[in-house]
Amino acid sequence: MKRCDEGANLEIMTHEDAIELSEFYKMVGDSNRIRLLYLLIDKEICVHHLAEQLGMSQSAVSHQLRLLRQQRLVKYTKDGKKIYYSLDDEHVKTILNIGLEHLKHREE
Amino acid sequence: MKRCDEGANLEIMTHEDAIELSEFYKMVGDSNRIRLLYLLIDKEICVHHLAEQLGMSQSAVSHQLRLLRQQRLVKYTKDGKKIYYSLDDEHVKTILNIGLEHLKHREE
DNA sequence: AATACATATGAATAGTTGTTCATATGTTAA
DNA sequence: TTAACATATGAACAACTATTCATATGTATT
Repeated sequence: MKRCDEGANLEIMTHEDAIELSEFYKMVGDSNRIRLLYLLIDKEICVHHLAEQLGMSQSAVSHQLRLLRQQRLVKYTKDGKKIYYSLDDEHVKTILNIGLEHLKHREE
Repeated sequence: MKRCDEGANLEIMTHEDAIELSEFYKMVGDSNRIRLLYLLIDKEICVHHLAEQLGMSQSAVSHQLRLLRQQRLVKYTKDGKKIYYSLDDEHVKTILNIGLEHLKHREE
């Protein structure tokens, strides 16, 4: 493998892109959000039920959903009083699975 | 898609696994660590040079490397006074690329 | 219109994280 | 063995994050 210890600039991505990427990854950097996202794989679930399943308050779940919405990891559809959330991006599912693979690697 | 709003427990992963996974993902949830990891794709780089490239203090880089080591995202080899770091896991590379894909999705 | 239900949001707070500064450890060369 | 270089680490602090609590908004039912 190439070894570098001085000289030319190696950086291939802008600081701005790094910040944007990190904001996306932060979303899967919290265990409650991870559990929430796993619940949403192949299903849509309303807020109340998410809170119940996760053992979190309605308010806490709602705050987290706002973050996940902002980063476009989840989307929703309304149905009367209820709002059903689901994953917004296949990449999310892929990333969750790769994380599990990495855990296996760590256990070796 | 299946719609769920009450009843059976849907959870497929333990809380412990979620915490462990989130600790792994936290590592890519910081822009400086992301830039650092990108620098290490296909290269090994010593601490001093990493600090220089990232515009960070030696101490700050060293602290971050400790975290990345603990979570097994990077490994190192010593060579005299210098210590060369490199990625410890193909999954890390994959995850970084998927993140970029997701950014494209967001820009639509 | 009034009530109950479902979700969202702002403010406050406790806990976490990343950096700096000072210093320690380890290695090489003189 | 002293000096210079390379890296690591502990403590302190500022910035950020996740939750709670109180309340607001929106929808359906009576």
